[in-house]
Amino acid sequence: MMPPMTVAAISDPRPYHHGDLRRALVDAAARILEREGPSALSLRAVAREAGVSPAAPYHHFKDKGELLDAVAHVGWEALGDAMTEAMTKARDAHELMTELGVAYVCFSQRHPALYRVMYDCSRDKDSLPEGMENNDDSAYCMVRETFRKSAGPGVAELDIELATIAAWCTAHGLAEMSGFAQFSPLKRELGGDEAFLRGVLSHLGAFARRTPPAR
Amino acid sequence: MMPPMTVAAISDPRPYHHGDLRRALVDAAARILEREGPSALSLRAVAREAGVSPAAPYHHFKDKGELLDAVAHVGWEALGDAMTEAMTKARDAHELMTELGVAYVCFSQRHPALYRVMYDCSRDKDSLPEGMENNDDSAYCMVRETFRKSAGPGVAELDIELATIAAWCTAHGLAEMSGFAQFSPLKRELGGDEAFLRGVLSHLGAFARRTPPAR
DNA sequence: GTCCGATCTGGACAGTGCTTAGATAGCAGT
DNA sequence: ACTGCTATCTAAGCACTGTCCAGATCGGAC
Repeated sequence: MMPPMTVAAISDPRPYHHGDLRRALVDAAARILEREGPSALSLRAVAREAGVSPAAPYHHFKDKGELLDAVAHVGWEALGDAMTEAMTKARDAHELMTELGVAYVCFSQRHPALYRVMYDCSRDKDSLPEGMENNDDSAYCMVRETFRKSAGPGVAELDIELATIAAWCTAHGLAEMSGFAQFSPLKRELGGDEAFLRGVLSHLGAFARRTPPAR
Repeated sequence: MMPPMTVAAISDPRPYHHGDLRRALVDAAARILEREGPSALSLRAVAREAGVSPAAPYHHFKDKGELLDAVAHVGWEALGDAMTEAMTKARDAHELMTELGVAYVCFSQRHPALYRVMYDCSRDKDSLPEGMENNDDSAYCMVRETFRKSAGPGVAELDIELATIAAWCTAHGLAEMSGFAQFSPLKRELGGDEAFLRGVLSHLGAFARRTPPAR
């Protein structure tokens, strides 16, 4: 027989039972974020955007924070993809390091509101965001292995870990500050936004930077 | 009749006209921040804490954001003081660089809620916070001059500027992330919180780091 | 001594996160 | 095919927020 859900979903513009409201809410939130920024992202606005009552989200998320977590989750996944893609186009360790940083910061510039939500979520939990955790093939490990390669055998494991953290702090800091108005003249002088990013990120870490940054 | 102001001010615990409500509001906000964190910092709570009606602050601040700006202002002043003091206890450029970074991040750890407000204020304006502007004897210039000294004559002016920005990004990133739970084992291994900070900050910039970090 | 303007209050409005009680409908068991 | 059961959704309401307004109050200039 026919799948009844699909028929209802097509014929009725707003059936009593939505079908996949959870995903619809996350999508709606992302849409609002892109369109009106983080300050407009209220639970009620998301419900409105999804065409549903203000209390409906509470059947899929414990509270507003959990909805934002879900939004952040898709964000970190997209960022991870961008970084793994950046891995493919780099030869030596130093190039790779910069490429990873550029991918990180560029993402935050393309989706500033989303990145804000992503980071605020982990900050509220005092916990590293997903993809930065010490799992295998996490983004964190990408960076650390890059450091390890460029460091050579003489460097202590601890120093590699610390350098990785420092690099991530720099990338996050730049992600938040690169839009500041005072940097505009410097950007102009360097010939564009990305050149500015590369310039700052070339100072990322010591191991991957044996030679002075070439520009 | 008796002298109205003084008597009223002493006998009445809450005279109709406060006297210096502006400062009282900023103080109240700082108190709430320290006691209950940033999420509890509502305009009404501040008014309550100052013992005044919810509309009273609007005679001294255009809106909530302007009150937060005032709170942030005293915060940046305090941070600037901490950094100038850190300048005194360092010999070479590398030590100084680390000392400045430690002062920055330690401040943010002692007053996490305040630092959050401080930074959010400038982020909302897409503009560098006070003390990081390119004025004479600003904190930004402290860092840049330290870089210039350790860089020597061969390094381009642009690179010094970029290294300064990178250093600040690292410090800010660490200020926001140093409290993350995942770093606890690393901190234990290094023997405490400040050792962790020094470890990360020793990777601050390339110029001030000719030799590997001594630990 | 009177009035003006700065300061403060009480009350109101729209919007927020969240809860509760009740309506609706898909699904399993008989 | 009928009957529940349960997940899902709505409507109404609570306490709170930022902000505005009319009016009360008072310090200081004239």
